[in-house]
Amino acid sequence: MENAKIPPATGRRLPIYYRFMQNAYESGKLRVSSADLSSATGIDSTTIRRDFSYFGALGKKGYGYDVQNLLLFFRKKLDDEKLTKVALLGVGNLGTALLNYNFNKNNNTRIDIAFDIDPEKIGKNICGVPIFNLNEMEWHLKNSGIEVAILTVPSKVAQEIVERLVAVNIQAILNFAPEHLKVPNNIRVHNIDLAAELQSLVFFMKQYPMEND
Amino acid sequence: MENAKIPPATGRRLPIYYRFMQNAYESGKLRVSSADLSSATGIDSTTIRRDFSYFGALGKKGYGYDVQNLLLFFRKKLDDEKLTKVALLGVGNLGTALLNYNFNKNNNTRIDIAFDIDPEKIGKNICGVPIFNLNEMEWHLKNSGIEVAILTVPSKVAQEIVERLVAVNIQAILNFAPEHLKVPNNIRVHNIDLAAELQSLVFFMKQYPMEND
DNA sequence: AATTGTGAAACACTTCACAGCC
DNA sequence: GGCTGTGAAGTGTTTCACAATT
Repeated sequence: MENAKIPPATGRRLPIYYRFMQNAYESGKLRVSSADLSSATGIDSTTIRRDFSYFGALGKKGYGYDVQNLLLFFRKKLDDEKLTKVALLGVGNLGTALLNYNFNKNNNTRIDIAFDIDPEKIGKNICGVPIFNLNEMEWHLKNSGIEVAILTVPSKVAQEIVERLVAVNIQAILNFAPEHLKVPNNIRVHNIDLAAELQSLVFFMKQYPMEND
Repeated sequence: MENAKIPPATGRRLPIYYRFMQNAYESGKLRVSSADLSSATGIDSTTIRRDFSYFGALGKKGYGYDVQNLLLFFRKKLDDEKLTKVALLGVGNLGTALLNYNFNKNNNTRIDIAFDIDPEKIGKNICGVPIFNLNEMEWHLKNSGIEVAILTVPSKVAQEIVERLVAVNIQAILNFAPEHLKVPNNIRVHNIDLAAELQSLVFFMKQYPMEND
């Protein structure tokens, strides 16, 4: 396949394209142009066509893209035909919100199991996701088919838990702890640093002194 | 000042440097090198020195950087001496988590007020942050000194609320709705798309077929 | 001896401009 | 005529390599 080498910047945009195609399909659209996609997503239309071109010729010149074809194409690329099982580590504020949050809505990803050390939480469940003792994590994850973990534990324990995750064959980690994780380079990590996002937003806001009023 | 033009990539890293300096200061370190910073953050040491150089010469050759100086420098740059007041729109799962979440810990940013349309929530407060009726948003935000908003409302209403935020002079928006916001270009928007992050993580994981095992 | 700060090179990503096809 | 797909140019970011400084 021409799956060869998708640039990271392109890979990060695929879910946005996919979501757009889902909406277009549900609202009965049959075709879309890169210009349509551009105005809905804010991504430049040339960038969109370039992104698509890494996968081969998906459109028709003078016509645009067939909604159903493209939807199915992205569904396949994003592996959204089969369920991806996820474990969540750390049922604090953020962890609880993510358990409630419906990742399922746009994608075939499900948090199947959660872990914490708080005896108040162990044994309970949130939105049907059972919470187990973090100390017994290995026992549950070994041979569970779970390859993806969401890390919402305090910074101090993040690295230690990551090492345990790697030992039970977790392949990808969505990390919310504001801490650089050291992992073998076959393990994929995406970091979401909420405090840093807010802080840099404020920084950039001050950089361009207000032009209105 | 030599504040001239900080590249976006550099600006996004400043909170990470700042957090490192806070930790270094608290643990009594007097000096750090770009190599120390690099191993703690995962950012290449040349990149760190290049980033710092946009602000002038902050270090001493053969020595490194003075922890206290650098800490104070970043505190000033990130405007962390004065409190930045924030409004939160949409007290659902994620909004609630962010109200509980302690942004204060690393930075001088505080969610002061929240809005929702659910009568169950209006009038209550979460962690001391009062929740008001979203319909009365303008009344509360006008002349409140609040310039930053966190948007955790459903996608369908995001654009409509953004227009109302712009009308009451909000300058920066941290957007969690998976929706492209159209704003005047003096308004700064940072998007955090949780479902897209998880989905692209899974995509990249599948790209590099597992090398271990 | 250690470590910064920075020209220059390399790399990554976006945008322009337009040929080609429907 | 409308729209894709892509070479080539432009822009932004990282990394190399090393002179300068303490």
